[in-house]
Amino acid sequence: MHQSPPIAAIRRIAHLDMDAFYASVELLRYPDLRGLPVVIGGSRRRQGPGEGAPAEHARLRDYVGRGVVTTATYAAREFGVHSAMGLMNAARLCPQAVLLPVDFDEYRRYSRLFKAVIAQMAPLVEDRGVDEVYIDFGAAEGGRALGGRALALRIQAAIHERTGLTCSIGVAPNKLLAKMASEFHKPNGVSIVYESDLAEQIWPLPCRRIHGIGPRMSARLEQLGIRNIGELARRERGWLVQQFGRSHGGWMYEAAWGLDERPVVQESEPVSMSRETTFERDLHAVRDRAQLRALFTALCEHLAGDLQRHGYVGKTIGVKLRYDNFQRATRDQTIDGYTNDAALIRRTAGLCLKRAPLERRLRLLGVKVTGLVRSDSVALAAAQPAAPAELSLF
DNA sequence: TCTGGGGTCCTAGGACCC
DNA sequence: TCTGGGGTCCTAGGACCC
Repeated sequence: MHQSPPIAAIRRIAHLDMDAFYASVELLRYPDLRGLPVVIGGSRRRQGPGEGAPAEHARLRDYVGRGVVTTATYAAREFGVHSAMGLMNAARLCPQAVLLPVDFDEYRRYSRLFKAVIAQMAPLVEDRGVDEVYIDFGAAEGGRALGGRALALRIQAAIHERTGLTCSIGVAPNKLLAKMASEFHKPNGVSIVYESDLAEQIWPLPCRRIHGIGPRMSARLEQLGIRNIGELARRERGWLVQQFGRSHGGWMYEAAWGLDERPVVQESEPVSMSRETTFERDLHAVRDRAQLRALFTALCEHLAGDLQRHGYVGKTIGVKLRYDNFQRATRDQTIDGYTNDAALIRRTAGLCLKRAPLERRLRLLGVKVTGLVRSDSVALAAAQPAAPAELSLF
């Protein structure tokens, strides 16, 4: 006979996702743009009428550069514009769209604002970046009423009142389902999902909708004749493990059956910090040596500043290269002890760079520090004498 | 003039130690 | 001389996410 778990053991977890967050924040600033196609994106270079004329918004058609779409308003999305699309491509689909530069400080300000509203209404909230959170509704007052709908509506209203922004919320027995549910009625929607909704609401969805299945894996699944989550659920666990490995295959099977035990965690420590930059034009290690050196040093200094500001030190220093053909390479090296010192990072990253192929031209260079711990918890790496100039390639 | 920047987690081989 | 485990750290790469 089927045994239901006690009510208190059934979790109710919400996933809250701000609607077109960056674009919506910009619309608060420029209400005249409401309803128009607006694209927020990389502000590398611009030319044309927008330049030097702050009264007039820049148009997407005038953009020249390597930036991508960070967010687009729903009006722009109707033209096929979406996040991560190159701006030059987006301009072909919707040349008349207004193009606004990214203003992270402002988005972070609104991020703190809406999260503070949630914190007043629920004790356990997990940060998932600037525009998303998980909320343990089981631990919140009134979080189980109407399966979570009551609290979700109150949170939506409170956020809108305090910020003027809308969000979408999914409430489900776990994070995996809550994340999928928050997309069901976007924008400004609330979706309630129970375990018993699995076959009807989850199984018809494409596998890609599972958080963690991206373009590569969904293509492989399709090759295997698996087009939606229901078809995935019908496969044997052992067969999936055979195809995708013990960890991935097992996880995919669980996900297809709507199973996910991950808790909502309030705090988590960072693992790595990095800085990277894509050049306006591809650079060659020899012919553009001076320019590369300067950029490289600046990256290391910024990264050291980030570490110091946040109070972390790390022990593995690495570089990342992207070549003109878009292939990439990484090299890293672990030092004795921990550091957040710009010169030591620069020197170690220089040694990493020397081990990487440098025949092709580069379009991106990045520096990264991993193995982070709080700087007040360890002794720093011993200061070392500067390497002779010829030791470092750049 | 396709394709940003900042992250997480996993895999897999080799070194090295017990 | 040959034949083993297991565990951990290091390095390189890849998939995925916001």
